[in-house]
Amino acid sequence: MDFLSAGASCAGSAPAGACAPSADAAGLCSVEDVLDRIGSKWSVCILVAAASGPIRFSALERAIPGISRRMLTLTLRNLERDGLLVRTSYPTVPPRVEYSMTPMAVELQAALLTLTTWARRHQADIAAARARYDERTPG
Amino acid sequence: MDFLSAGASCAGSAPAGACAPSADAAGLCSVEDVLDRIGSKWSVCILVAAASGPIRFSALERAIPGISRRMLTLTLRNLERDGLLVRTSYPTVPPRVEYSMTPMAVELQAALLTLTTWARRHQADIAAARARYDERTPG
DNA sequence: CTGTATCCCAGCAGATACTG
DNA sequence: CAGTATCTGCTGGGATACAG
Repeated sequence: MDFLSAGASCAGSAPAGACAPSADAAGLCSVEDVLDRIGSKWSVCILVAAASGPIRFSALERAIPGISRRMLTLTLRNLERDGLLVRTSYPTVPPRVEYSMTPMAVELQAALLTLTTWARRHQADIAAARARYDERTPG
Repeated sequence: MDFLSAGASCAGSAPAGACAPSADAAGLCSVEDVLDRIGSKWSVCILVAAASGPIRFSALERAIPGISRRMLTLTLRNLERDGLLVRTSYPTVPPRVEYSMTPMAVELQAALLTLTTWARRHQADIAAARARYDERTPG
């Protein structure tokens, strides 16, 4: 539990304890909150799609098959609210809106890369583990 | 949902690469699956609590304030199914069960460290961004 | 001590339709 | 093009009670 001990809170509102020695000042969002945001269903897809540079709403829609217009908008708003994306609208006609990553989001990409690497390296292991588990546990 | 379904992309039914502009043919959206797992509300807490060595059910319960017995069990089962935790039960009385991390999970800790480091470093920035956004957008 | 089983609800998320 | 609005179903997760 080394890496959460320096002021990260395990659960958002958890009192200080073995897992939540929160040194946060009041009002700061916890690491948990941040991870919740990152772990939401479409955030990573959007962040990845925006990695190469500013990207338009419709381009995002095309780049992320399966996402609904509603969820795209919602997730973009959240990302923007957290200061990870910047929304720039050009008052042309038809309207044109671009989303670009902030420096903070660029840093996040590096962090996500570590996870990606781990995930790809262990994809097979996890699949195998699941298969084994499911076979042992017919229920 | 299936971790290994070949060509699985962001939404699980999307063509490979559609969501992954970066240069990974395997589909970066395996990250989605990983984050879904580790991004679930309690997984990280449990992983962190188990980092120091084998830990008992009751110890986990105490270490993670706010977690319900139900969610602790459920999350442990998922982690075990994915091959991240190993469950060892000693047929003593009263019963004693220990959970320990697999090597794969140990590697994951390193990946999580990168993320949590980022999260901690930008906690204040994110909180500030949110405050700013909420002020600019009252309704 | 280590779980299961059940009920229940808030919020996420999909589908669809409408608008500046 | 880039969204909003609304309805609705689904599931994660809390509370509680029971069990091996």
